[in-house]
Amino acid sequence: MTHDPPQEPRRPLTLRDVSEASGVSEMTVSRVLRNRGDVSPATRERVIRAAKRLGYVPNKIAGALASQRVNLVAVIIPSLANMVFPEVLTGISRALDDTGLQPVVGVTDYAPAREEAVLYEMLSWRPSGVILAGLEHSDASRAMLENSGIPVVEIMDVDGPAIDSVVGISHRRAGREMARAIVAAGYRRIGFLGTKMPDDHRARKRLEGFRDGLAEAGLEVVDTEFYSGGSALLKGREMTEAILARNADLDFLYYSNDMIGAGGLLWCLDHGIDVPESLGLAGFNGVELLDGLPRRLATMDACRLEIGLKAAEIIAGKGGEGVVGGVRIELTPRLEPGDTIRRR
Amino acid sequence: MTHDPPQEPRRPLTLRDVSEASGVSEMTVSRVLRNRGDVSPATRERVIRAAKRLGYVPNKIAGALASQRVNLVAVIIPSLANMVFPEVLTGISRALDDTGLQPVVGVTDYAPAREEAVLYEMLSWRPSGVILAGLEHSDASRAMLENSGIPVVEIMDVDGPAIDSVVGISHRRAGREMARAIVAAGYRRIGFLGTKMPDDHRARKRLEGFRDGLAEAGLEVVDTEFYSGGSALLKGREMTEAILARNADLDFLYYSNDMIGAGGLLWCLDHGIDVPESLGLAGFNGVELLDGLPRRLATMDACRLEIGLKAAEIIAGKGGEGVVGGVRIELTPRLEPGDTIRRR
DNA sequence: GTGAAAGCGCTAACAT
DNA sequence: ATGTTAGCGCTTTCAC
Repeated sequence: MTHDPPQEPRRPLTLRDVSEASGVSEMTVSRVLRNRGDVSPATRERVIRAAKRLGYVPNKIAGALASQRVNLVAVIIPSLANMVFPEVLTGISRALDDTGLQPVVGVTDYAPAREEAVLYEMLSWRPSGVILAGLEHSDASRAMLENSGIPVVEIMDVDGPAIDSVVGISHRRAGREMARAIVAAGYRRIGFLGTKMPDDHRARKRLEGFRDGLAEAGLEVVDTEFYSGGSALLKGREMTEAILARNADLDFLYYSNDMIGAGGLLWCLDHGIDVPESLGLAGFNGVELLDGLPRRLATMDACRLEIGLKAAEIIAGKGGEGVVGGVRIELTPRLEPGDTIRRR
Repeated sequence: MTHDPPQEPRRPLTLRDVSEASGVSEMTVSRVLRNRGDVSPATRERVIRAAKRLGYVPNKIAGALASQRVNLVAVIIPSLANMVFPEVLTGISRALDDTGLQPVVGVTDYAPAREEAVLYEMLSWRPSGVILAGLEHSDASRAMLENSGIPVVEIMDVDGPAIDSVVGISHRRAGREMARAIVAAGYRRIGFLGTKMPDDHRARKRLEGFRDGLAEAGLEVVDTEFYSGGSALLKGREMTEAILARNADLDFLYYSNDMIGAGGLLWCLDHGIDVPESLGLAGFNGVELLDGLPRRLATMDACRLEIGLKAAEIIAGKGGEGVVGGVRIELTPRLEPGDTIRRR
């Protein structure tokens, strides 16, 4: 299209280039490009034209160093492989959309050591805020966060002490309420199926709460089955088959996530098991996927989108005020009984 | 625990603080913290101790400005909501793991304007490389990338001209080969079900290739059905019902992704349709989820993990050399016939 | 409304 | 093996 003289500029453009091209001081160019301060419309026009023509992209590194302001929000999550964290991210992005803040994502794979490394890396960019999953962190991570002077929002879980702000649900309570609902529906011989992840503290807390809830009725978890890796749907099938092979008289299976629950449901339907009469099922998370299954799996919504929204709003709200004081937001998950718990 | 004197340091620590605390010059502290140059073990020890005690976290903004080096790789993708991009990210992370480079993710929601904004934002941080999905970009985006002097890898798709390097598959070819396989299996009245996204160029190219493949046998797509938003599994059911209501004599349904294909499969099984004898089905992507379905949906693996790996390796390989010259890698998707295409 | 000077916190390059 | 100097590209502050 355009036939500019063959440039060989592998040197990125600077404010100075735009300044020279427009015949205006660097300072004024800077003002125009940031919409800061008064600049005459004429000058503004010339500057913008020059910048656009050259294809100037400002250097935020220099800008951040000079202004001591960084429009980045660090988001640290355990995984992208399941549906839960992407949805939290969606909430965060949405809330940040018109604030001038940008989320930057780091993934820890549920490894505390990775969390520490990712956190260190991110803090070294001096973000405007940190959003990270869970309340359990290494001492070093905690120290870094406390010393950083940056607003911190811990998300997903509220069962424990927070560093600064926190937005989430009580997984203990979620487990307890599911147990009560199951008991109330008349089920008595109950199995639990989950992941083999010592560092998934939220799953652990749900199981603890679940056990407490059963204990209120003098019941216990009859059998458990754990997995790691692989297709969750397939694992759900396999585990269901395995636990029922050991205990044919189980009348309820509580899964630690919807994906394995869905696998279990499909397996039961394949094998002509009468769900929910002879066997009840429930999962956790409220994933969209469940809408397409032959029957609606009972579940509990984890409020993922809203957690992301609220967390980002907290960060966006603290416009540079630093750590003012922790906000604490506990959301309440809804029990969605679906078609896999008996109605009495 | 520890009872340090009540600090009020909302000022982040600098190299200078560590320098004073350890009685060593800033320069030497810097060398220790970066493992650069020769430092005596004794000094090193003192510096590390001081840095750790103070809880010093280096300021990468200043470091990047001074060194003109940024260990960030910009990754720009359309969405996190389906399984495909998270898996690409996994590949990228894995390949970058020991290179000292960090991926930074931006999401465009399939909107060219968003892509432009995200790209501008990311380029302003002067990353070491850019990985972005697709070959279709606005003129402005293209200009920014070309002027940046930064290595660029376009991923997922190879059907078209690339800016610099490219790693992906030919979606046209994927569509064509699926068409040939379907025709070879004896199906003749074929429907297509997909997303209503004008900016999903890869889905469009698959459909074009598919039509070409059918045309080779003198066939055409009999009917189409498109959706947007909502639970893909559920949409797959609904669309399948709708298209079959219009054309009861269809003998094959090609879905533009596995999720709606899985929904279609479940619907067919629910309604006692003889798959694959009276109706064949196929999807696209090769998602793990399919492993847990009652029957294996035919699909084509999109090589997502490998695309991520290769793309990241290209960036990591160009250690500061800048844009040397485009590498082009075309991966070959495997057809996985599963149980939903007739065997002859 | 515009410009000049100083400096953000670090590292490259050059001493020593 | 360690220190000194200059400056990365921008913004803050103050002057005009």
